[in-house]
Amino acid sequence: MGNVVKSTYKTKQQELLLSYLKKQGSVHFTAEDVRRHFASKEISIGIATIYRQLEKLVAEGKVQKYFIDEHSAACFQYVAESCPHDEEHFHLKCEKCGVLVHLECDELSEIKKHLEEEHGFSINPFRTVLYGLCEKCRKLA
Amino acid sequence: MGNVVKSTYKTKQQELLLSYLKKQGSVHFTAEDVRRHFASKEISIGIATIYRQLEKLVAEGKVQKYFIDEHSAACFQYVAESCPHDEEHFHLKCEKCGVLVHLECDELSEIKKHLEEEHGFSINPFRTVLYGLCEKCRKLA
DNA sequence: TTGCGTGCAAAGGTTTTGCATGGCA
DNA sequence: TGCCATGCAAAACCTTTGCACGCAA
Repeated sequence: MGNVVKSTYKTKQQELLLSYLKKQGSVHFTAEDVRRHFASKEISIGIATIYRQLEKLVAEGKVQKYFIDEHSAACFQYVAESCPHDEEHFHLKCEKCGVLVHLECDELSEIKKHLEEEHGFSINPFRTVLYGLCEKCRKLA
Repeated sequence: MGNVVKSTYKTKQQELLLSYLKKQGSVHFTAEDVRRHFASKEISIGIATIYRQLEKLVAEGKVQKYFIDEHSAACFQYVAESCPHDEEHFHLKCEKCGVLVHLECDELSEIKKHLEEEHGFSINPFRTVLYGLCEKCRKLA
């Protein structure tokens, strides 16, 4: 448990990546988003490196990984060292237009609590996605 | 809204597939499992057909689809008969033991209403699966 | 000098799609 | 006959892996 001696060398890519992640705050991003960000600044970081670094950070608990579905890339989010679960939220995905809504709402936290206390079920918000229709698509229908 | 006229023709493949699904009961399976099952009986059904049929059944709410992780195929489970169709309910899937819970609960209906009224999002309970830990697995942990 | 981290390209696996053919009504 | 469903193969997609090279310590 207490032996997290993995990253022995510091590299420029690690540093660049980490500072980018921190700047994102609670915003999600995919591995490809990261690559594009640096590419637009004429900095090239291989996608394999990005995946490898993100995987490491996920293992260390510094980054959260969200599983959306088979058709979209995994999303990542940097979590502050101080309170990792501060930014807990749920995902809503529109079945029609595919938009991913990122919802922080006290009522949903209530539901989470309700399911735990009354039904004994503890929801994992990192994997759970609520499917339905977003506001725009509902109006169009 | 009321025009769900999709599957106009009945085919042998549809019939074979559906009878297989029903026999699985609460066991879940992948598209590839289905293909192999028929292949072992010298019946060949194209994998594309299996995906297309499953997708249709998911849309109709007769089959639930689970997303385990990025590296494994999606799992499906026939639920039409075990689902209380008269009552709106949600599905909870235990990430550890895999049990599927059908949950009818007034508070969840409240949530549905809340999301509709406050956030403009209308959840589709057929499609949505809440992932987490069931009561038994929580106690073991 | 040692050996980890990187980058490239290729591989891996699942799911979708284009198009011609077959089969239901 | 008209049109949907099927099957095949190819494509699309995200992610991982093998290997040679560069760079940190």
